[in-house]
Amino acid sequence: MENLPNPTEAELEILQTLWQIGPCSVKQVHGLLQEKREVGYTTILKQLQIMLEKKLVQRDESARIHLYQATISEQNTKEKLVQKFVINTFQGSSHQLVMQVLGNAAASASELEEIKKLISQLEDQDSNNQII
Amino acid sequence: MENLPNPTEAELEILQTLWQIGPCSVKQVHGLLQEKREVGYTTILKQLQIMLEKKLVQRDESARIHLYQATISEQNTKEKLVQKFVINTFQGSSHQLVMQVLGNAAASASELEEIKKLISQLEDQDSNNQII
DNA sequence: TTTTTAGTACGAATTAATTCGTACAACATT
DNA sequence: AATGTTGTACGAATTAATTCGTACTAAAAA
Repeated sequence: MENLPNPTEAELEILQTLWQIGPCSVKQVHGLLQEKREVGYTTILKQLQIMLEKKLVQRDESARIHLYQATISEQNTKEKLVQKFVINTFQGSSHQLVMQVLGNAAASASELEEIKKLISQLEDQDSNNQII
Repeated sequence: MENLPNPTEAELEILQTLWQIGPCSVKQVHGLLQEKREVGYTTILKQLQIMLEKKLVQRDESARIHLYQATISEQNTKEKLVQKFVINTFQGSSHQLVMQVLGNAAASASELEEIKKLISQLEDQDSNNQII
């Protein structure tokens, strides 16, 4: 079904805003990104046009002001990006990545709780699998 | 002390072999990478020369066959790469990254154990910090 | 209807990453 | 000494990402 190129860094930045606020105009995207860094209007426009060619976004041209929206899901995209990153940086060991991040990134107590909860769930699944 | 550019993808691939086997010749690096993918000898040579300019590696020129070694540590480099990745992809939330990876990457029971152990340690540290 | 405004289209410059061919140098072999 | 072998140096092509200026178009305002 889906086999599109991974978004580049600048493309991802744009996708994040599309995911966040849904279909929107160039002006809206530009407005939001402008808050974070200096960037020209036509830069964003051009990026969206390129992303359209790559089918990373689709657009509604029915009105004069085109509305763009992501064609790829946030979840799926990030999964692929993580996968690639893990291969490049940790030679495929996602476990190593997790250890790195946890050891490094002073997680709050509540975040640690959440992670523990997830691990418990995973372990339950595992034991189920083993029984079956 | 250290303020070097992050390694690119191809550079990281080379660094991984330098970290793994220590100081070595172009021929050695090329030999190992060649096992994974087709790549020319002078490509690796040139990369190492570029990396030398960037000070990502240093070399011993005392012999005719130059020996290269990484100037940046594996740990520190990966920390920076992870940090950048988390910012780009998860808007700085490393917690989100961990949840992603764990939810996704069918970790083995022993790996989950290891992660739990680390979390316990972190929690102990946290409570200490609170007491102090 | 003329003019201004607000949008899209498109070409092109810039920069960085990656790759490899060719030239040159030093050492080893005959 | 002549020749071959094995290394380094360096220029340059290619490709992709990023950026933005200029031209054009349609709608709105005067």
